[in-house]
Amino acid sequence: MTDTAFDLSAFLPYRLAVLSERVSRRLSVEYGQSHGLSMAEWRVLVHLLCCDQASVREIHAAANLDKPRVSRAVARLDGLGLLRKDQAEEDGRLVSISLTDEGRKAVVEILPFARAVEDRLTGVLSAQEMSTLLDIMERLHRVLDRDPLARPRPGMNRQTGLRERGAHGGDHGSSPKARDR
Amino acid sequence: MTDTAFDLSAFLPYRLAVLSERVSRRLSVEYGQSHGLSMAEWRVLVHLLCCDQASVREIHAAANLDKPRVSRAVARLDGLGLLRKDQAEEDGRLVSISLTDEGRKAVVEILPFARAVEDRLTGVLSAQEMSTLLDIMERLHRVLDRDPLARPRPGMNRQTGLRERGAHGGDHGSSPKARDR
DNA sequence: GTCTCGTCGTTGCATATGCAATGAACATGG
DNA sequence: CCATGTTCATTGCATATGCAACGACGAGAC
Repeated sequence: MTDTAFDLSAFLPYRLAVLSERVSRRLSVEYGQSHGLSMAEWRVLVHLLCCDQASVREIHAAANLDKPRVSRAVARLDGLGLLRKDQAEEDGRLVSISLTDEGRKAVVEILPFARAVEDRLTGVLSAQEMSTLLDIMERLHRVLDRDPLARPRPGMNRQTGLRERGAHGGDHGSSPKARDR
Repeated sequence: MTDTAFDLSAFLPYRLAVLSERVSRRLSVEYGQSHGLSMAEWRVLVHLLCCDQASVREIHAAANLDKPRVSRAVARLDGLGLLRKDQAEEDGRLVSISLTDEGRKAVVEILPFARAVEDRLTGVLSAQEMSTLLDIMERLHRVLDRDPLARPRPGMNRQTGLRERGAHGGDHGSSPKARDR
């Protein structure tokens, strides 16, 4: 029982946190110093570059940001004129968010610098190492996917959740009341 | 060229951030729900378990927390009776921080659960994969070490300092103008 | 001794964050 | 039609965070 022997600097969660924070902070120099954006705002802009139009909910699910953060980031970017908030026609609750030309210009302006940061990182890895890294990260995610105390993973985690209209409940395992959070 | 094609979910800094955040959050269940500790407080306690006695500055450098965070975490843990703050004899500025028996008990109590989280993660990796992962992370850190816009890395970043740091105040001969931050 | 400079820990303060609660807009069931 | 439940986005609020001072202490020059 040598429980007293514990090296924080060798603890995997800690190592991940340190590396990730250092990378994120370095990256934030690119979108922060030049354009005064926060990480949430940066992620919102980048996501909109692909999904030309999105709701708060979609950005929340895709960019690993909780809804209030997305909402506030969108509000600020709207104030800066970098995006536009329209009401969706088919559903009055949804907000259709899309980049303005100015917003697109800003992202495209920052993107090369962001890529440069990533390229310097991936530059020291061989293609096989990169692939190994991604595989390892994917498997670590899967461990958390199985853990009921872990948060769901953002991104493409629509396992069965797209209930088309009229689909009767074959959704056995899923929670009967999926509370809004 | 095709700058408009950019997938956030494939961006390495983002992937690192997502994984790290998910792991950290899962881990925080262990020290948060059972003992009401924050991540900073958890790290302080864990660090003190090894370095039986430490100053705010040392914890700051070793646990990737800025000084105010360490200071506040220590203040709260002191209030909870989990650690003790004594004034160092040889230097009136330093605070000698050490665990109380109760504090040690708390860490030792949590530690197995923290290890279990880590073990489930490392359990899906072979020894060679684990070694590759650590090697890759080390190399990514080295990229940032060379980057003047990146923050210094916490931990053992005494690049030339072969000086044994047995003396607490004793960094006399090192950098002539190392501003306090 | 005094004066200056550097370090240590703390605090102020503006902002960010996370979670719960709110209000509006559908959907369904009578 | 109204009643109930659900989802979407926003807001309130308590707390956390980050950075820049600040005061206290110590080392060295003179």
